[in-house]
Amino acid sequence: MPKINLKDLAKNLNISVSSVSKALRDSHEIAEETKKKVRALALELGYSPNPYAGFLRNQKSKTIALIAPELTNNFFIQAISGAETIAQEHDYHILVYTTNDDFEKEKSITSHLMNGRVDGVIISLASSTSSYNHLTDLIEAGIPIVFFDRICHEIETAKITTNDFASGFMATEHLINNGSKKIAYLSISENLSIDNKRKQGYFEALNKHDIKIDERLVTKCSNDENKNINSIKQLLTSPYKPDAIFASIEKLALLTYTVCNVIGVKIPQDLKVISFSNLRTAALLNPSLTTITQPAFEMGKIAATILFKYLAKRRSVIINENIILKSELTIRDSTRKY
Amino acid sequence: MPKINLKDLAKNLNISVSSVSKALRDSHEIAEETKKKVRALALELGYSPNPYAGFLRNQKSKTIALIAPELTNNFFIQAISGAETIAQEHDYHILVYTTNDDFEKEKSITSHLMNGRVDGVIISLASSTSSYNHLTDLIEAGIPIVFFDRICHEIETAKITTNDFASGFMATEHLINNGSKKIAYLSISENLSIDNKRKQGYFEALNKHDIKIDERLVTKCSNDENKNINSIKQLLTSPYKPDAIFASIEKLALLTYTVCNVIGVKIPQDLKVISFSNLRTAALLNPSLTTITQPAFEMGKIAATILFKYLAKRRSVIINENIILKSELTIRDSTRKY
DNA sequence: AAATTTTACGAAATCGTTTTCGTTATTTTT
DNA sequence: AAAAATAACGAAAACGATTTCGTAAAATTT
Repeated sequence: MPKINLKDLAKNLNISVSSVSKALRDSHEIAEETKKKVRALALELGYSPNPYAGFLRNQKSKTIALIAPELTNNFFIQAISGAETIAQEHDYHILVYTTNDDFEKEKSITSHLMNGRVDGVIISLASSTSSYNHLTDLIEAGIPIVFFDRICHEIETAKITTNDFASGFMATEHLINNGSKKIAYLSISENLSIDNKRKQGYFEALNKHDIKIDERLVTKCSNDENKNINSIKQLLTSPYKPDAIFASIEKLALLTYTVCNVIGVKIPQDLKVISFSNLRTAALLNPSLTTITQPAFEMGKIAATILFKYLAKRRSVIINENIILKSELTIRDSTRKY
Repeated sequence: MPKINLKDLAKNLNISVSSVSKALRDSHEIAEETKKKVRALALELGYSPNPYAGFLRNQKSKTIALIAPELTNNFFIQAISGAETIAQEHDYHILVYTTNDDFEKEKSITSHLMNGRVDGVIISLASSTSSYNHLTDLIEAGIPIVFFDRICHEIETAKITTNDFASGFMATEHLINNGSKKIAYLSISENLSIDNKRKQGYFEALNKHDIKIDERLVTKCSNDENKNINSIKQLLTSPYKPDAIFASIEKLALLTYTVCNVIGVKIPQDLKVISFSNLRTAALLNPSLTTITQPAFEMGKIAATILFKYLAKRRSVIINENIILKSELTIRDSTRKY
């Protein structure tokens, strides 16, 4: 079957292309009988409008881009799933891109989206992103952006986050309440607002409980797995070694588990571990991991919903809005009191 | 900045639109000096060609669709990542769709792709897919398909799988060698070739070791998590309860872990568990899970590579080809001899 | 019955790009 | 110097769908 277009239908019915088009769009200009014939033939021949031709006319691609640092991470996957759910409801299509946490790649991707390929963008920034011109360019080109999780405060638009400060505070206080005195924080990037907020919550909890902040316990990690392993190993074998670790992201918690297995540190006896995580297997780990879980699916849904709301209004300037959802603390064995 | 098009450039330079187009495509018809001017202005004004207009001319959307049963599964995510890597190299874009293992949704998605939105499709079938007209329709519409993992033998095209029979055999034999006598197989769907092959491998290993096949131990699971939990619970508390479980997919292994926690069955003392899985945390589970791991990333890369090979040739009929990669057995504590 | 409105349709422009086919100058060949 | 070839560009036709603007016939109003 070759692809069928309006012209084919028109020829087949001996009417004009414009009438066929109108008939299919249920225009009042077309007689009911003609409409029926057109619809019947369209169905029979399996006509489906060419999406790109339609775009050229209405300047609407019915497509959005979803840009995430990585896919091998349950948080982002759940968020993407949430956005996809909404997109399907609105008959929108989703182009998925990953930056691998690389600023340059993020710039390259956004520059490819400037030409109208998508109507809007949902993005969670790369941890190495340190300036925002590539994003303001996009907005100035009329393509609205909605941020989730790894947001950019500097840009006026809708931002979906979780209560990171409060969660960081809660996580740290939980460790303190369970007897930890020397709590380390594993940071992923100073560029990221979420990381800073979580860290501030950590500091605040330490302050509240009169625990002096030890900067050596704030461990800067990166996207280099081997380096991170070394950093954690060094931290855990140093003279100032902590009795608890608060990992800002899941990946770092898993590395901590791995390192502990290797160097024989027992969780939670020697070291308590808590982490932001959307891991499905958190309860099945050895020991089960105490987590702060973000409502990722919901975040994706909300981000998409807001974006579509503006796209429907054909307004490309999204007014500033901070939507803050609550994360949930699930206490498991990795922070058990001993 | 409003979007800039060829006409804007032409007006600005006082030359024709066609000359601008040719200049940017480095045609020999255009003087070197003119080309330079055009390129300079295009760069200055940030011109980027409208992808949909281009498509309309060349009938190439530079986009492929990737359809997977679900995203919350490391196997598919890794495969998608692999495909995305190749797509980026070829300057292609990827539309991601999930079927939620629902046949109807799969049909709906493929029907939306019939109109030229994508140049090709990479798909792993839903477990409930029981006929293939929606796929042959796509191929007849000139849109080539490449299968990975959950393939369809009935359709002539390229199929990327792993050695499922051999892996099923190997997994089962591993359990037997470690002392299991009553091995259950958790099946996900009789529609799926991979499931059947894994099961056949399981049967063959039992035969080799003169273990009589007990059909009660072949447990049919579905996509309903609660039903699956009940099935597994029932299996493990029945009079014919197994001393080992071979899960055809990761999700079922995790449910087994959960059920065992609830009803107090100890792994591996009371029950050994082995599973197909691409879980990053397999080594960190309690106990660590013995897995058959598929080279998912590689499978995605190969699927995309083959598809692009045909797209480059503008040949939409992909010749039948079975590419079979090897899965890897990683022995961990969940199958330890006791 | 004449004037007006409505009905039902078609022609053609449009979206932005590519490509074919002219059409001038200029250069090269005889 | 006449003929042929080439260089450098422009006009216009695609691609497929939508929409504006006609327009003929039929229906309605005066």
